[in-house]
Amino acid sequence: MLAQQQHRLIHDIYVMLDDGDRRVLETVDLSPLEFAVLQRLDPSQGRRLTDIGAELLCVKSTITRLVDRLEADGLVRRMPDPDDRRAQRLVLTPRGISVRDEAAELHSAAVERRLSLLAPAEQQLLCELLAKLRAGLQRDLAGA
Amino acid sequence: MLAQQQHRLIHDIYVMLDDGDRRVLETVDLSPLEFAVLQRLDPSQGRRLTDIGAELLCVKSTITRLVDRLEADGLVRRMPDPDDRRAQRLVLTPRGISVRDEAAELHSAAVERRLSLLAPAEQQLLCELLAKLRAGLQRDLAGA
DNA sequence: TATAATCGCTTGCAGTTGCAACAGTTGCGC
DNA sequence: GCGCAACTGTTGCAACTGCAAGCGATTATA
Repeated sequence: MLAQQQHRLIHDIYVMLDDGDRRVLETVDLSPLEFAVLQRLDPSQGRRLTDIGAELLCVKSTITRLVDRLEADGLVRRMPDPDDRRAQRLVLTPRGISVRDEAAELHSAAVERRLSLLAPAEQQLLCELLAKLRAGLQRDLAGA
Repeated sequence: MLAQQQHRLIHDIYVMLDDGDRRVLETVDLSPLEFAVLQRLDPSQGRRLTDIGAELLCVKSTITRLVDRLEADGLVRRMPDPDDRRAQRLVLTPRGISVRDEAAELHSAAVERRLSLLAPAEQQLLCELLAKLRAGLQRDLAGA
């Protein structure tokens, strides 16, 4: 019963947050998923497409085409993986870094505004509980 | 800073929950959004399509076509609204009720299993904090 | 009362995503 | 070394979604 309530709350909250994110990010021509990918990239050594897909729980073909778009916009570049000729390493271009930073700043400000409804102590507590929950879900997912 | 952390946690948790929901619900041929619609329907008096869309933050055309599918499957029926000839009231068919109940049971069990990672007292606390957050976001959304 | 603005829903179109099938690469057991 | 399973990324296809335009019904305004 309590679990159902938690699920519903998280669902409702996510829907509203995602809707807000979408509005903010479209000012820099990014979808929430594209932003999530950019945020997970490391400008120095890059990441493999499959790893990104696994982290965001979407199939490889989705990443392939999302990266196609980002690459066409000049935000990322596919580099051959030195250790595995099957793989590609995805790195941020200078332009990618600046767009990501700009998006992150806008996004941060919007998130800050919407999520500062709770008192700092409550926020701290909420973070701890959510972190515990996330860790449990990740273990559960790894086990299945 | 804390707000960013909250956002990330909610995002990650939602992605995992949604992925799990998708797997469970596809055994009864429903998408998470279709299930959300069914759960928000009242078998007695029905609801208008626009209201459902507003609650789920998706555009009306999405609801139109989602309802087309549900109606083709015999789960819901469009009824003329007695008070407004523009509107349609959506009601569950008997088959719709049984499918919704079956889905709800499967979904409940899966949610229960995944969300029982925290101690009951922690769950209670989490629910209170999330409820407060949701209420704040809803106010924020209504104001904008 | 007549006209305009709004509302509820649907349709055409374009963009995004998942699934299944595929080519090339790697690693393992033999 | 050889063959086979597993893995990385791509493509065709179908399904789902949002946006803009449109139609009939309703409400507001003059």
